[in-house]
Amino acid sequence: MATIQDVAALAGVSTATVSRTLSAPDIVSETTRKRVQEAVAKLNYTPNAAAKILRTTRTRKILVMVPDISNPFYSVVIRGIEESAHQAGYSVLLGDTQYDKARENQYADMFQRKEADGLIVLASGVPEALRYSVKRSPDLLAIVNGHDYDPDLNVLSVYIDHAAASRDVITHLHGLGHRHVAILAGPDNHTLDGARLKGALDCAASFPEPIALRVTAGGLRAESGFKRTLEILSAPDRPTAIYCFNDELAMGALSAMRRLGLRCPADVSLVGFDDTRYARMMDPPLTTVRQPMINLGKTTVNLLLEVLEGEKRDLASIKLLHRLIVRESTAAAP
Amino acid sequence: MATIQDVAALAGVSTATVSRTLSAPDIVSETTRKRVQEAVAKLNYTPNAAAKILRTTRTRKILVMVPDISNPFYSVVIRGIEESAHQAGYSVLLGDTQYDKARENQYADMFQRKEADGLIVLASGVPEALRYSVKRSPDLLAIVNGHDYDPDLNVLSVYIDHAAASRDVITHLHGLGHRHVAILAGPDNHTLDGARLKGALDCAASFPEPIALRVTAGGLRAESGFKRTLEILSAPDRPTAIYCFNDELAMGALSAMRRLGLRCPADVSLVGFDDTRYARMMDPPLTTVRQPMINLGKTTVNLLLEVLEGEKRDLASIKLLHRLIVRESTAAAP
DNA sequence: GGACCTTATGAAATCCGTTACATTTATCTT
DNA sequence: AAGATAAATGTAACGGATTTCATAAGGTCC
Repeated sequence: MATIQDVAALAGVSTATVSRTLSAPDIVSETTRKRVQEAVAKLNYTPNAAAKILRTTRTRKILVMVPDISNPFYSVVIRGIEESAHQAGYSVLLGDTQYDKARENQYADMFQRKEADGLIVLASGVPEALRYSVKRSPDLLAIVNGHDYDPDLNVLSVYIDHAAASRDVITHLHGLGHRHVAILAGPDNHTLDGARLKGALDCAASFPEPIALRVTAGGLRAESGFKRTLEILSAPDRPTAIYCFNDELAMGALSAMRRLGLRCPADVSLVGFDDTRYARMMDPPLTTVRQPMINLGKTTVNLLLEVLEGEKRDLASIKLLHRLIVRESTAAAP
Repeated sequence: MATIQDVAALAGVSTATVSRTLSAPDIVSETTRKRVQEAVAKLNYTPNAAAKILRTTRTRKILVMVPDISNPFYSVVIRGIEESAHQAGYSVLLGDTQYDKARENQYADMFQRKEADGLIVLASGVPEALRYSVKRSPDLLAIVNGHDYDPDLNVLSVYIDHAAASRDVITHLHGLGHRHVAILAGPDNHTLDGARLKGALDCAASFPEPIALRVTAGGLRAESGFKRTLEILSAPDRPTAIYCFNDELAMGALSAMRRLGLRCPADVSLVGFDDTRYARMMDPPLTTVRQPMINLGKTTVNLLLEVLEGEKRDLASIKLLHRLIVRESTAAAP
């Protein structure tokens, strides 16, 4: 592989000139610039990344920590992240933690080892290993928590108002006459579930005729939705509606209803979360809360880049808008 | 951030000794080792990644090029990749190309710039920018083509036999009496579609009573499956079965059937590909070809690591097994 | 034609580790 | 106890870029 020395030798200039030709072409005279560019082309030269990073201490990389890349919500957010990052000349280092604290901390170490300029944490909160540094000097670290909003820690976030989204769902169901609703939440430790649950509970209790909620925690895969729904709907005094914390759970729930011979929405209404592209393909098409997934990713990157490159003042967390998309899986309570 | 110099000074040894303590502790005497380790701990020292890479020319990173991370097939494969890579002490650089040649080439450049030790290309073939180097010195480059198998280029692959999978599907449909089948393929340029199509065409023609195939190319999202199916099933002389090149297309197709008031499988049978975790949740549960997605990812990484770290001899492409999973979306032709 | 600016280029220090080679110290032979 | 060998540590070159500072060439002005 050719080095900058080779290029300099071939073009008959110093390495400094080669470097300048590449990074600031306008301060090099046209004749030399051409000569250098020819040499670059002839040798098929590309600057060695490690050397550049070592000298400049900028990696132009963003580390993205995600609990499960195969979750369609995260994979779409990451597409947004990748797109914006790439546009800005950054590349994405992917860290799939599988909801594992140890792995989270390993990736946190990577960040502290300066393998990336910035860190984006999707859900699951800021890893233990970083909390201390973050608390001590919040604006030194470029962490953007792309999903849940942690008021305790002074970390910039891009988020939607999960509590409000839940209120929208519950209000919608209440309006349809539902008074008994089951909630399929995520794993216990899921930070963002807190806000969603609180929103649902508050709202459910706020009506003159309140809604009775039954909450279960568990995995976020279809399989878990299937099992939990089977249980919930087989029990006596079954709810008339189920509110799932993601669309995949709703797919599982729907499948369980079919198994039990219950019709959706005639017998049981169903609400999802995320509005992944499968929601509208379901039978019946799923009522769900739309999250601006791509935009969540893009905005997060942009905010992070402002931290990294721009003026550090006046930066604030950004709330994006969700929207309840009413399709055909919700109807009047039987 | 502390450097190796700081540690050396604090421990009263040379930088060489510090380096050795960290990378080969057993060749350092116990007393000095302890002293160094204490200094490391006290200064919270972690070696600078860039300097290490520059010196050793090993990044311990794998670049993964994927056409669309939000595709559930790829996102699961990538989960397998990430898992194995992480286990081996490598991290994953993600390149989402969005089926765009220019972006493919940009990532190829990244690889040539030595930003990663190895490259995994999922589908869509080896990027133009690399074909030349690959042809000239096939074992110098560590590329593993994790999905399609390109016999022209001498690149190691991990793959399933797409032609055979297609034959399984067509044989299955033929056995059920279908003589007129539509195929929803991917975008025209998709390399792996070639094998699948060839397998289907060969097999369809091989029977005494052959199957008539109608092939359409297009996007791989549910939306595209919906539209194409609407068109195909509205035309006169409609097929009795549809074979989709992924499960998401099948979801779209199913949705279109409902729209047209056609029942699956009574009126039209449906087959998918991949066996993503949504397949069994569909109504009816989808007959589909299972690909070992996680394993595809893991095996690819392991093969790549053998190229990078092991003996370069005797390495060969690896064929993994697919399997036709018959569920309820296929039945006897009407 | 000399003083003074620009503009273009080069020399060399620097970033922070690793490692070949040299040197010191400890251990073993006979 | 001297010499040989092994073990532990140090010295310094090196990897490949960027960037500060110095210098040279060309232009302007009076």
